[in-house]
Amino acid sequence: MTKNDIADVLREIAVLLELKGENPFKIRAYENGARTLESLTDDLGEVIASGKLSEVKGIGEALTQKITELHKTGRLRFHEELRTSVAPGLVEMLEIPNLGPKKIKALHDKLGISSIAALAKACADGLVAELPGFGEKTQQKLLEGIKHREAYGRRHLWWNAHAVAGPIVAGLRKLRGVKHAEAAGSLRRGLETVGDLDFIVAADAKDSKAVGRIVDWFTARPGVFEVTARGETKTSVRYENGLQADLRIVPEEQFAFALHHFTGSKDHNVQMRQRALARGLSLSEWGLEPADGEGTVKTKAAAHAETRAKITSETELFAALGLAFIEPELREGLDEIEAAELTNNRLPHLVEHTDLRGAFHNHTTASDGRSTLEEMIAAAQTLGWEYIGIADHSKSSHQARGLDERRLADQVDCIQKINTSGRFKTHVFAGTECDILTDGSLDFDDLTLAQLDFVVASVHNAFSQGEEQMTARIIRAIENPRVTMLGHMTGRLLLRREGYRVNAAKVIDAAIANGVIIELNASPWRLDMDWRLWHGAAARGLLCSINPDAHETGHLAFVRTGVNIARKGWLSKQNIINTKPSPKCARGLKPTARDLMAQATMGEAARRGDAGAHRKTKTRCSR
DNA sequence: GCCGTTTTCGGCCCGACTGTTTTCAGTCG
Repeated sequence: MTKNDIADVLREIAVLLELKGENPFKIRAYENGARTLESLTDDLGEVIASGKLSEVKGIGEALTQKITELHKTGRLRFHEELRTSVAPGLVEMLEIPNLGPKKIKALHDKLGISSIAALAKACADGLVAELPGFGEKTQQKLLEGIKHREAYGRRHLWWNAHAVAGPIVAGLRKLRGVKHAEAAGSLRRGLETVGDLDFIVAADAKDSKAVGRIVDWFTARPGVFEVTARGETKTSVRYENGLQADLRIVPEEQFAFALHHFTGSKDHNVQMRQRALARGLSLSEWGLEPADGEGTVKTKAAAHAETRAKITSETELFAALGLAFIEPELREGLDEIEAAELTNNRLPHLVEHTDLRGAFHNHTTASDGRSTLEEMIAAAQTLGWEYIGIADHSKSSHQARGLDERRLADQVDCIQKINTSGRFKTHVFAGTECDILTDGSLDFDDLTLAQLDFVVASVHNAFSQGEEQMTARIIRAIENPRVTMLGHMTGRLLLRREGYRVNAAKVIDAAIANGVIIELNASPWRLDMDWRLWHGAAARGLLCSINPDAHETGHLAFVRTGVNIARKGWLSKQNIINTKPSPKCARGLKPTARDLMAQATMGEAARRGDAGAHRKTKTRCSR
């Protein structure tokens, strides 16, 4: 077992102990142990072998014994016994907002509730409100939480759906008889959440053997829980994680139409069909053919065959309707069809994953990350990034072990040494994810922030402030000249928690007026600021930073979802700060992130022809 | 369960908020 696997087990023990009502400090000891393990820079096997594990601060005799057992055998008796002593439904109940271990324990002890279903019934029967410490409002909130959870349960994060779909598409393409295979639907459109998966395969429909082989392969994939339909052209399965998937096998000449149709969105398809009708054509998943009553010269069948023969790709399908190719991410029925008009093509050249040269806002084990500073830099280097920005939490985020001034200064010092050592090709920008306090002031003073290359300002508490207060709070932070960018604008967690109430339009206005960047937090759970806002905001000069908010090396890959969302927001690489090269300042001075910001901001302003629009100029070259 | 120039027991991180209370417990980040 690796140190991070062992840390996971220690954390699970902490959760189980909480549900049992154990001593909170004992619980924290397990959490600390997990953290300590993750920050360990030496090889765990060697530390154990040398007998020095118990000398590590935060790991005493008991944890040494447990970690050793896990490392050697991959199992821990104490953990397994603990697991069987707690009903699994209790752990699941922790996912309901406003329900923590203490209340779950009370519900279990007093009403014998050990599942979400049982809790829903008890709430509906009014039993929960009668318990001491609970009341009508709590009961109502719990019911709503359960209802939300059920509604959310029908959708899945893009990231998770993509992980399931990727190998299936790759596998389908390798099968004999398959000419093309693609995932369609909201997955292909890069939507933040996905309802179900759609796979479109082109194959010879008359070759029933080949079709049977494809269907057999699809239904026999590991993780398939049940086959819900198996017909001539459509097969449906459900995976163990609840995700549904449809496989459609179509003749090759129909592939482009089926792919377009099942990619959607519904609104986009409606508009496309209207456009076709205006041209005397009828568009469907089967093809593009003369609309009824319009096929006067040729017979309908002949015209049909002729049109189909001409169209073998989506590009040709769009062209047949006088449109440029519309990237799937843009097909939301907003303005994309008007913009794609071939005679006046206004479609943007969308940013691509390969345009990124680095990313800001990443955590390390100094706060709540699981990879050390060196591990994060090495991972960025492996990705070929020119630079990586480190932004650990600030001191008010106690729960995330936020850095105080002294620890931040130590980290900056460490980053400077790494940069000058030449150990890594990737340059490291020193930053912070600085808490925006309840009144809009920042968690660090100006002097502390001045030593940094960049500052991400984020809200991490008092989520329930009213819209007016929250908006004023965030704008006050944006107006602080030390702030480079605003972190996760609404704090939402997709499928789990609504964001805090904030007037996005006012925040965007303030960011533009102050030359502050807004983050596109690329964590698959956040994708915040929402893609629906980017198009308009960027057109008015707002600069975006695609930030992975990585808490371990593997999370750097989250920029992939960030790019999806940026594309859905019509963004080109010019709109995104981390597509810019690491700046080499004149006179050989050390590059800083602020120069990058200044360059890009000025570039954006120049492009729009109003260079004076940004009242803040950030031209500092070095500290 | 861990720690220690207050060292083998007693303390361990905290502020805001909500709903339940009538001074506080639980949840969240």
